[in-house]
Parts: sequence; C-alpha cells; structure tokens
Amino acid sequence: MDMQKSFLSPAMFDLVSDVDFIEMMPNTSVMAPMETQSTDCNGLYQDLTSIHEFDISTARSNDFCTSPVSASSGKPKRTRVISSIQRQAANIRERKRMFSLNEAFDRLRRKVPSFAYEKRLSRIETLRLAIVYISFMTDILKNS
DNA sequence: TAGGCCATCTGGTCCT
DNA sequence: AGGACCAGATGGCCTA
Repeated sequence: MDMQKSFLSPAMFDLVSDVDFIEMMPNTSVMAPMETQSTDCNGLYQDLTSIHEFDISTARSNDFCTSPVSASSGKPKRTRVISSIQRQAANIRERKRMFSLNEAFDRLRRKVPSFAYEKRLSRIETLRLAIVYISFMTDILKNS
C-alpha cells in the first residue's frame, strides 16, 4: 500500500523512535495495524483473579491524622495513616489500574501500522508513532 | 556491563 | 472518607 509505505518512510520513523529503523528496514516487512493480532504484554501480567476476589471490606479503616506541615496550597496537610491491609488493597487497585492502562496501550499498538520486526513497540514508541500516524492521516484528509 | 523498558510498591494529591 | 491518579524509587529482565 503506497500510502502506508510513504507513512513508514525512514524520515517519519526518525521522528517516532530512537530505534534506527533504517537499518532494520531490509529485514522487515510493512504491516497493517495489528487489529486482529493479540498480545498480552508478553504474558507478563499475573493472574488478576485474586484481585477480583480480594475482600476490600476488610481493608476499611478510619485511621487519619493531620500533620502540622502545610501543603503547597496552604491547606493543612492531611496525612492518611494507612494499615498494612489498606496498603495491600491500594497496591492491588494500582496493579489493576496499570493493567487497564496497558490494555489500552495494546489496543493502540494494534491500531497503528508497524514493521513486523521481532520487537514489539514500547509504550513511548507507540505514543510517538500514533501521533505521527494521526498527523499523517489528517494531512491526507486535508489534501483530498 | 550499561542502558532501556517494565512491573510493582509507595506516599502525596485530587476528586467524588 | 476513600478511591483514582500520579510520580518517584527500586529491582528484574533483556539486548547491544
């Protein structure tokens, strides 16, 4: 597809990533956005079923205290004293949040065109490529 | 072995 | 009050 080839020119990739795509190009082929290709972040994520089953009610506590130190906003700083169980629950929520963030990155990865080289796009590469891709498509729409 | 990338933990702040 | 969000720290894995 000519349009895609021009989008994936070496000059474009210079804007997208620190990776030297020019050297890679002879060994790679151009791919359409990987809509149907599914990755699970290299299987790095742990099973989250235990997270869903976690009884959050056991982590409820009302342990707060106020610090004499004022926040930058001038408000009295409220320091939350957190139990280990609450901390554990917060960690689990954070893992779930990061999991959904990475799911979104995976969806974006499948939407942007890329070379079928062995290494998947990193998060920063995905964002940069998406920006360039959107700009490219916008230009096409403008000029048509 | 250094550097890049990522997962996880943690505490602070924002928001409902 | 408590969950969501964010950024810094840390450690593991991988690659050049």
